[in-house]
Amino acid sequence: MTELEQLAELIFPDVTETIEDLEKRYPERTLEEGAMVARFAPSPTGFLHTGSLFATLIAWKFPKQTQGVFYTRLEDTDTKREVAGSGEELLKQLAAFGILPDEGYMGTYEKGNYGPYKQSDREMIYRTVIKDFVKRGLAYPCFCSSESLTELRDYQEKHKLNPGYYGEFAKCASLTPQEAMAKIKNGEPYVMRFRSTGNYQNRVQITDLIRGDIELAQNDQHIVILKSDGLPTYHFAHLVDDHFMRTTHVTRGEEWLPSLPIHYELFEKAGWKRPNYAHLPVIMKLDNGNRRKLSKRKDPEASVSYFLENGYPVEGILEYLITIANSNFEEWRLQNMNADIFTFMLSFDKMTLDGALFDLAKVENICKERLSRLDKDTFTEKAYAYACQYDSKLKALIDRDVDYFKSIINIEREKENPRKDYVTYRDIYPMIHFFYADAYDTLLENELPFQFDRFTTEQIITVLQAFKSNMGLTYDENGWFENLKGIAEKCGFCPNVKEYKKNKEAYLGHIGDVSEMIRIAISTRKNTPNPYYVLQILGEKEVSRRIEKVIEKLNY
RNA sequence: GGCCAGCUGGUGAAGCGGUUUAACACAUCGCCCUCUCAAGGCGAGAUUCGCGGGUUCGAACCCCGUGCUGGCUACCA
Repeated sequence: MTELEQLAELIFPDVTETIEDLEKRYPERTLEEGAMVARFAPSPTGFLHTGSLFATLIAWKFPKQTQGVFYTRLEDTDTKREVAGSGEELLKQLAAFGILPDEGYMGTYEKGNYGPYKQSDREMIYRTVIKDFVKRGLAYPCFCSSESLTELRDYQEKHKLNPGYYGEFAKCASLTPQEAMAKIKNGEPYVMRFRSTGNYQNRVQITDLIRGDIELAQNDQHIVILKSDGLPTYHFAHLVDDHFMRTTHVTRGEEWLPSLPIHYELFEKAGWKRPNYAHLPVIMKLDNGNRRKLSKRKDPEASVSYFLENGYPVEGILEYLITIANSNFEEWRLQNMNADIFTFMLSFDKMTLDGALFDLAKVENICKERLSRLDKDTFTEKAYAYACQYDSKLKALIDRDVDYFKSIINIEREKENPRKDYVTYRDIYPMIHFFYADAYDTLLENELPFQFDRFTTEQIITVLQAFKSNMGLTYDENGWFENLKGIAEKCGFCPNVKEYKKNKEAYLGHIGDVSEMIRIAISTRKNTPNPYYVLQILGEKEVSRRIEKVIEKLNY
């Protein structure tokens, strides 16, 4: 046994498997040419961030459109920042957006042949690789205390040297295996470091799928790969996991770009094929004239749950995020108004380079557009799902009579240019509750917004009575309106607004005023969809009842 | 401090040396349509592409400086 092998045995006596065993257990995937394998690898440090949703959407879309594999992996190596239960919550929220992993960590269970998918369960795999690294002289134990490391940093800063553990400053790198073993036997605490042979003066060409070729300084840092708690650092876990899970495309935030030379060296020394990298821009927010990351603490829209709770349609959020990723999506959408969002092909070279400012107004516009294009059944289904979780009043309305609800929300829907009045599912209840008799009766307790400054109570009652005795509900929309004009004229109102304006003295008011009186009487509101549709839904009996109640209220 | 990335109207952006008088979408404003509203239609706003030089007959696009913004520089990811 060589000295390095003895050292490896001393540190990892429990490791019996070899890299070859791992290679066999996690074989290359058999996929179609061009199929991508990508992953969502969150840390369970809180709930889903809008920026993470953006990154996930991209990591999910590419495998999806190439018949590849999208998997999830829980990066729970930072035990200090871990929030209990958040991993599960993350997966639930993703599912709410229709993003379902093909394999991996599923929240409560795991699925797939490349697991475990929780880093804390992969300890033996990391140890197996590091044991091999030690034998090959690629990794070594470092006994430097955090105090001596701080001292080193201070020294380097004082002398304007690059900070870090490298070159001549990597003291433990020059320890002989014998010396190292002696220290270990002596019970000295240590971490495992990677032995870099890079030189900071050298440049390395790296390739990013979004940014193209970039030249960076070669890595020379002997980074920690195994922390004193026995868990790997991100860099090492990335190497091992993405290799043995056979990831083809690593998509991650652009904050990882500077550490790419580390990953290049890691893959090179391990002798493994490197994945492709795409570093995604971060979604920003304008704050006092400065751009900054969307912050969970300051911006409610930074939490995905905000959109869910407020009833934003998930397809609207997704669509907005795709617009940020590939702005040519908008053009595509204009050509394909009703097409499924997932038939759009996302591409890396169309990807934006700088972090977009999150634009709620645009999100809302897209949501409104999307909601208007759902057919009444789908709309109802989704509204109901939302209502069950977040809006009990809305749920009660739907439960009472689904078909009645559908007829209401179907006003001017399912047509070429549909009515667009809901931005979120939350908007539904306040807009439609007047359709329900009991809600109407409650609303009637408030002051009605009639124009009492222009019309007397008697005039209003006259109009309402005339309408009540001749509603014209059997006509079509135009016929109904013509009929209403006739009623208006009989009551002394001009059937034509323009004419009225020319000759105001001759009339009490115009057709719009009459229409408004009826609208208010049947809905208590000044703004509603065309009264014709409202009347059709309410039916003659209910309309009569409402008008009687209004007249009674006016007389009181 | 060092290294990296980015910088085109209020926002997302198109553009990749010459019909660009700088597309398109959102937002804003104006007008039109209209019985209210949601829409819809039409139109306006960047004297100009962070700034300064240069190359060129010609530059948002190429080169050089410079500024600003963001990121990285951990036994965090």
